[in-house]
Amino acid sequence: MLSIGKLSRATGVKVPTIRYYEQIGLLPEAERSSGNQRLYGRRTQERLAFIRHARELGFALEDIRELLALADDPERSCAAADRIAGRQLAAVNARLRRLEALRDELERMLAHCSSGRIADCRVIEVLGNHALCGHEHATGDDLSA
Amino acid sequence: MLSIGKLSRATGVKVPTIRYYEQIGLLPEAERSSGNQRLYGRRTQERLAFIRHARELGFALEDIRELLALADDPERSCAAADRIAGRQLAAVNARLRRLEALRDELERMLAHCSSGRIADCRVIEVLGNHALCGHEHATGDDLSA
DNA sequence: ATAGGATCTCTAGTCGCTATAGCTTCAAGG
DNA sequence: CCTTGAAGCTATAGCGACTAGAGATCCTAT
Ligand SMILES: [Zn+2]
Ligand SMILES: [Zn+2]
Ligand SMILES: [Zn+2]
Ligand SMILES: [Zn+2]
Repeated sequence: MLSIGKLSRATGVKVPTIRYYEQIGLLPEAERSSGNQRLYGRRTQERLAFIRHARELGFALEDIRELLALADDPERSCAAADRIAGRQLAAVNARLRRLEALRDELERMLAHCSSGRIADCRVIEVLGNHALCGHEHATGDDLSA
Repeated sequence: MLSIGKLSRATGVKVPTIRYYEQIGLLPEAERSSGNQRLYGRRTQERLAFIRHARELGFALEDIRELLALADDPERSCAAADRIAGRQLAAVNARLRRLEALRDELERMLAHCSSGRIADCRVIEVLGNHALCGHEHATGDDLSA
């Protein structure tokens, strides 16, 4: 059985984050030592590694909650899991396209600025006037870069 | 002079967001009508369009605050503005590289799954075992996808 | 005059943590 | 055995950039 600190070092997940995952029900309530400190076994360690890996791949905690529930039920069809991963892939691709457009626009701005006075700064100018941009940006209202 | 609703329609920024920008000091306190409703002139409309455009290009509100201060001072050197934009470009490039790696990993997972039982699901398997991944993910602790 | 939409203020919620404060417990050294 | 310092505990608040709701007020049109 591992203390929370050792579990943290073993998985690369910070101690408060582990407690947070327990609080929101992503990890089960930990067993406790006689002095009320959390103790973890192999099962929870694997579960936490799964969560960490899914986070590294960009999955939202709610998706991870579903994926964990699926992983606990080995006889079911994996269609739901594949659908979640497919949705994640689509989201990543959408963000990629948006970021590529941002990169191009930022590069253009910087390339056209001769770094003189603010009054002649292409960066400030473009920010104030989208007509100087090469293309449209996000049409919706999700401006999360 | 525009009401907040008309300013919202004119700029594509939602009404509560405009009030929020005022609250955090990104927009000056609006003039008020006799009935205490906000009124906006051309200057504020331009300022809001600038903010909106910078947000579309992924700048953080604190960066935008600096950029607005710079824009108000046309004789200064634009080095600071260019530095902010350069930093933003670097951040975008870093996110791009990370997202490309995520995309590759997600595609690999999905390509290897034959959509049968959970017990055989490649998606679940890879999430539980990073050794099956083609490369490392974010080494630090910024897992924001 | 009245209906309805628009606006007002204020508070709380989102996501995924992170940080702080003030306490208790544990492990190692003297 | 006793002390010290690290590690653990709970509870609360904060981050960024908004969004949503309640309940009151105002403005416009019929
Ligand atoms: Zn410049
Ligand atoms: Zn633009
Ligand atoms: Zn599958
Ligand atoms: Zn991996």
